[in-house]
Amino acid sequence: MKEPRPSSGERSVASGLFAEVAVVAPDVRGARTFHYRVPRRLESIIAAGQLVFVGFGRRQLHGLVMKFDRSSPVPDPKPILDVVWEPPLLDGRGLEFLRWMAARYGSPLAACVESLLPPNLQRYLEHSYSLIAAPESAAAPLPAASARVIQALTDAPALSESELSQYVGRTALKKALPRLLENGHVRRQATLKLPSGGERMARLAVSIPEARDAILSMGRAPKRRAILTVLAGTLAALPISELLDGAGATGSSLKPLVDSGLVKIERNYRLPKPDAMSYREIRRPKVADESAASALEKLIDREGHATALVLGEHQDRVAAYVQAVDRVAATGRQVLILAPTEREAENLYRSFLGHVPGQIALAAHARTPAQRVGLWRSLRAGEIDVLVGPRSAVFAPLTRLGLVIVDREEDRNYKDRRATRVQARDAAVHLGRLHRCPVVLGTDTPAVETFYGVEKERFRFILMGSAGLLRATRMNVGRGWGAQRPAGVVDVVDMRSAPAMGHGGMISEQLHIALREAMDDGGRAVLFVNRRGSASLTICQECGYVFSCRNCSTNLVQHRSFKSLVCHVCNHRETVPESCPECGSSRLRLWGAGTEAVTETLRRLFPGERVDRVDSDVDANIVSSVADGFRRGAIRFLVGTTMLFNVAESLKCRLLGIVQADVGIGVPDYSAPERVFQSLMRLRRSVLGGGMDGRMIVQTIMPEHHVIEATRIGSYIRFFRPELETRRAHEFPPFRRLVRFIYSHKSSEKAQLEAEGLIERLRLSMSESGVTGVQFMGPAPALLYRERGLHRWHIMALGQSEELEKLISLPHRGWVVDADPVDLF
DNA sequence: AGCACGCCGACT
DNA sequence: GTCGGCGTGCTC
Repeated sequence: MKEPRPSSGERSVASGLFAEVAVVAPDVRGARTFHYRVPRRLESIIAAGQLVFVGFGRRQLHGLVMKFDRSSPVPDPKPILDVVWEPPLLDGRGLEFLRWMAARYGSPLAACVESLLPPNLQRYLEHSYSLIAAPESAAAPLPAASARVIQALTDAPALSESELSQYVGRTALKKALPRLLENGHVRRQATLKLPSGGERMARLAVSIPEARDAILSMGRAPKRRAILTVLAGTLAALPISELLDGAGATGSSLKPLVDSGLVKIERNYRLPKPDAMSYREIRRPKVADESAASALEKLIDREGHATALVLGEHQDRVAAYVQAVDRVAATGRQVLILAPTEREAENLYRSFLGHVPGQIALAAHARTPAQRVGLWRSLRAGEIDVLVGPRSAVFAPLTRLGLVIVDREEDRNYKDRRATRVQARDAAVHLGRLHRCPVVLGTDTPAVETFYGVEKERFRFILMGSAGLLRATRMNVGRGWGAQRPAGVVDVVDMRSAPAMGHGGMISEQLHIALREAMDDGGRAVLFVNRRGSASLTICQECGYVFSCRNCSTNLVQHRSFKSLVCHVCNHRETVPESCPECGSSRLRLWGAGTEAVTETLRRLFPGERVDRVDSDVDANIVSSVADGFRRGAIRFLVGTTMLFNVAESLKCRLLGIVQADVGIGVPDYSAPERVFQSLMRLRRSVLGGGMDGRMIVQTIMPEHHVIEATRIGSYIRFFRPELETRRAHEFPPFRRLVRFIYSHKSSEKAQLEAEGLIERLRLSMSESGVTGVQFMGPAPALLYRERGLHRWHIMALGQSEELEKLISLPHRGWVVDADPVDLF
């Protein structure tokens, strides 16, 4: 039996070395680390950033060494069992980034560690067992299974669990092993078998002069000599097939060189060869704006960190990126480029191919688990100069970062809503700070918090296209960004008074006339509807019964295409009712037009014309063929949700109709207006492009709203000013940070109780630490107060970052902490 | 996660 | 009484 550990007592003065470890235990909330004793035998090899194996409760888990300590905050910490992998998986900056992430987002340290380490690390950890000391024969006789395990381990240095189960049955082994481990007869070790994800490469194992000497003293071995000569001509590793081809040799000549230690073989991940035709034809984008380009150059050339907002149209930004990446990569430093989606990352990657020096990797090219590990290792080894990817690429192990670019920085996809809850754009800015390198935030419609950063002179500002415009628009309401390329005329239709056509009055007369004109001209039109389905509300006209989801606090949406009522949260489906389940009346009224309803209406208004729709109900293959049909002109009218952005390159035409521009403006979420403004601006650019003759018709019931007005005159500033003032009045972000605490439970009483308990503890913690600036909202049922059968309560805290970070670690199991949330549902 | 402990209702 | 489900807290 093990001796019970002292449960209390004064702080241990035990001398020696201790390590602070980030244990990968998914259940440990917040940025908690644990201290372990470094056993003497590991003292010489252990280092920060290494993967180690430790006991944790009854479990044995891996963890990352954060730092070392001469004393321990706990009296008698357990020892580190093993160093699993000697080369540190993270460098000092990586560890610092890890701490920052966990503190800022309150995410479990384990989730953060996992996002920074090679993907699926668990899969490659293998446990093996070895004998420490055979039990003395005098001791009590061992059970048969244990005896056989010991016998097996006496013959072999170490065996895995599956190997041991060949000696002893699986169930007997499961019983015997814990006892043997506890008795100290057997030791468990963790080994990491990371796949290389690559091919066999050969590299010189000696210096070039040594290789030359070897060549001279080699005698009659022309093939071997040729191989060495080729390798001595490069310091890089060469794929073996390529090397042997080049030297005109075979594997049998390589082997003696390896055996004598002149050449070493390694498996390296190699970037997939880009398809030659795909980029040769692409001309290097031309930089349109010399003054913006030189501002960017100045940013890059200066030493140290600075963040710049680069405001310009997509193609101008890309041209500037190419120039910037070229400049940085030429100095041997690495560039990280983030895009909101994989699709956009790939497009950027294609624009860089052939135009910048060095190795360019697209994260999405590493698909299989082995390839992903291979890419990670290759990045860690510093073999890749430019990495392009979606938000997860911000976790890439880059060591000599010289520039970070975040394209379309305003996009909400940068926020991870599931695992780490990190805002990758903000993390990228911090990464630039850690690496003392510049960060470029590129956009044509900045996020409010980013443009506020410019106003507060936290960020530099590089306006592309027109330097004069900057001065004009910073102080006054101007025509705004992109005014040098006004994307057509915008007409606002007040749906409260405008004559309307079509079923349910969803198409105003003005839009109808515009559609007819477009049709008569042989043209096409895109119609944006921010809702799927045919009717978002089904209500009984007799008793007022509303068809709602039984699992969620949502109204069921009619989808004629599925002949169902559908819940857009949990996907629960019911057949379309013929009568009210309450009063039996068959007078059911449908409200709120979605994409299906608009499509049907257009078909009725324009019989014989092809009208199609793209939304998430439409199969991906059909979406792309519909997009193609629209581009070719085979389809006349295209109706869609934000899914339209997935086929943005096919949307160009001269008429864009927004069926209900204000859907979403009204919800009690401070960021809703910004979301609407961004999609309206993006649609306008995608559909009307830079054409002067395009027309956008915005149907709305709140034409005086600043989002609509700013859209009408095409001015970012006209949106930004009132938006910022509204937020200032409530001290919403960007004036303070917002952290949301969410609790879900099947019992509404329990959820409420838990929420009331948490607010008490939050308040208590605040008064204990003397924090006064944090303001709470709630506890209250969340906007979506029921989801998949669970009742949801939430608390919101507004305050300064340091104050909030103290609160973030308080919630218990069951709570979700969302710092800088992207929506408030 | 995985385990222990304690509270409560249901059963011997 | 005592068995066991479930909710809760802990792991250096």
